[in-house]
Amino acid sequence: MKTTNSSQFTLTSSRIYDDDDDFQKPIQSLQFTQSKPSSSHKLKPSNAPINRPSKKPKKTQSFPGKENHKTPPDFDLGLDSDLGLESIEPIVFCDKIKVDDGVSVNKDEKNTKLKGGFGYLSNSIESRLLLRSKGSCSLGVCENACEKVGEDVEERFEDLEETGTTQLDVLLDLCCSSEEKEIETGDFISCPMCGFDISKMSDEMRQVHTNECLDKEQVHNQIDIPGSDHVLESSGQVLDDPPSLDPGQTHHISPIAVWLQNLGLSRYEEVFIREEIDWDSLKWLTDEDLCKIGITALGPRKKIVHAISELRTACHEEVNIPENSAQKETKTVTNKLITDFFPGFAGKVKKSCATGAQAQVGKTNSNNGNKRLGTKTNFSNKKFRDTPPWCSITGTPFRVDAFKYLRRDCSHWFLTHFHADHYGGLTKSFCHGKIYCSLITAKLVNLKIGIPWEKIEVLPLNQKINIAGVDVTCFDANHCPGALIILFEPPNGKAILHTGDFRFSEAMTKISSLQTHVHTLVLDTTYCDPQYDFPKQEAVIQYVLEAIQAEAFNPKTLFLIGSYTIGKERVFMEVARVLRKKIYVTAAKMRVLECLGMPKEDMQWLTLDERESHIHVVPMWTLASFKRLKHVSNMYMGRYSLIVAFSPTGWSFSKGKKSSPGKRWQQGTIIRYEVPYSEHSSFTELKEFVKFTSPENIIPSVNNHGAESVTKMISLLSS
DNA sequence: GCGATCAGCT
DNA sequence: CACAGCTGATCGC
Repeated sequence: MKTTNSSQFTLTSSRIYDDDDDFQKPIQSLQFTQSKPSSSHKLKPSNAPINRPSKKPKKTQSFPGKENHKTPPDFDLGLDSDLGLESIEPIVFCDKIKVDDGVSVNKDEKNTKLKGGFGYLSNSIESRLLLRSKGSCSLGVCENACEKVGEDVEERFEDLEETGTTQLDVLLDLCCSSEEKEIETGDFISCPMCGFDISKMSDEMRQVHTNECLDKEQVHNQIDIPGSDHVLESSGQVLDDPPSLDPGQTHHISPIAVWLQNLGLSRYEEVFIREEIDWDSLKWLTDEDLCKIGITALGPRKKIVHAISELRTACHEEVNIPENSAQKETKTVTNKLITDFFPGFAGKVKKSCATGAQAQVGKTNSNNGNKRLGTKTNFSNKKFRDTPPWCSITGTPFRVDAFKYLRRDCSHWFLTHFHADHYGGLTKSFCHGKIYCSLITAKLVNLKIGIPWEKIEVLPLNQKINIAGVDVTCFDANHCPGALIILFEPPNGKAILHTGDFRFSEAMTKISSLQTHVHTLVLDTTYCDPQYDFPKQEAVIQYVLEAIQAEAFNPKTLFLIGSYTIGKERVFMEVARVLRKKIYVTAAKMRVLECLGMPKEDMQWLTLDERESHIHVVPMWTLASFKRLKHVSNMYMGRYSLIVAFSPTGWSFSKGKKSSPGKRWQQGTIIRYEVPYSEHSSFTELKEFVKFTSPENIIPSVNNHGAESVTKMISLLSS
């Protein structure tokens, strides 16, 4: 039996709308603190409950990103340092070879700081590729770079058994030799794949660049050599992400091979290669699987099963171990690669597409889809679903609203706003680096999900900052409170504007930084169809005001206004201000509203005592059916004789209804207005915005189901 | 028992 | 349709 409604309401009048969870969702008001660009972005809100470590000096206007390795131990790496695990120091040796001081720098300083230093990259395979290329072909393309490194590593490992040298020694040796090379070579650093001069890039950007080259290389390989074993043979290939392995361990050598070697079972390496068992699938192997693949002898089977079990435990614990950034970097590099080589399946998700997710403006060619199309996958686990193109920022190590696709190959996670379809996948156990968002979103993420402040970086508005070598500027998205539009300007010059969810406003046309050349626009295409052409918010609010006044002749009328966790606050706040009436909200909703930084003058209109007000804010779903409204009506029997509900939604408006600012439904003593109050851009506004930004490419972030849908949307937008 | 995730629903 | 959730079931730990 479904008890949906009956359980939601209690007889206690103050809890009519179930304070429990829906109303926990906070409201925001007309004036959001975030719209005030201020230096406070780096400060913890005064009511923040945690001992947040102090931030970097404001002066740098940058966030440390991966360069965190420079940070004092008590400063950053909010990775559960309270567990007292710092002393583990698993990769101390990496520090020895640091040259870069790791401080995030301004553009001007960057060149100087990066000269001659690979910093955390010293320990990554990429860095070694880079170093090799510096040494052997610093002036151009070094096609054999990867191969050479691979051979080198293999040789060293081959020597292991004879000399008694440990793998760690070999790796240390590699790192040290890297350091020497680094010092003795000049300032010029080239990409080992394409030979491009990457001297002026930050470490992270070098990594991004090299990875992208490797991407291309890999795609090439896959096309040219169908059926070949990319897992183990492609140049520059890495196997997987063995989280607990020695961070210095090169992934050129299969981590599984090393693992088997440690177990004294190297003879089975071939079997693992043949069966394409990588680091992740390894963890899922069962005793039965081992039999199936031909490892039938009891002894080795038991050994392997036991070791896998330990591995699982180790991986589980690993998330709590504070990593030094060099280690992170190594992982980043290797994971990035594995991500691309094993892209995972594009599961059937709400906003997903496997191909054709991006389109060049003005072209109808749909053959510009996901380059990973056709690559085989080793993952069936949802954790490895491919990150959709609208969640990745090309040319940067960033992800946007991509918590459903958490991977260790990234440590910069942007959150445009606090709506479930954008923060989905984010839980309080998040341990994948930093979350970048507005102050309001940060407060909500902390309040509602329990993410500690240490893992959050608050982004300022209308102020260019530098994160991991990429210029980042945020603007108010005119969506829900705290929602951001983010402009990424990577060193490659290809600016990416990510709208998150937004409603185009005139104010945006006056932002000079938005008038920059936009290479790629990741666009909120929620209403990318001419049928959605709803009125301005002000007009709808006016309509609501008039409707309330019209229905208010009856003093026994209860007004209900729908709201999300956050969003649609303007409607009820404006009603309160204009009608000078108090509005009732639940305690949970109030807590959320308190995160929005509304001025006192606005907050005074809110009350926690429902007896003080006949205008109540309720969750949208409460208004979704007359059945639910009827329930509310019954609760207030005797006190109110009429219920008038307002459901602000963009969907209430579609073709043919353009002239009507709202739809009125009535059942007995319950009236429901569906008003086209949208916090997304209308189709007209979308077109205007596209015209305004004139991007070269557009990636629709909503209703993007592949090439066909993209082509349709783009052609609508350019019609 | 708890947290995370998913399908179904509005 | 599904704005942006909510609910209950299931799974893994």
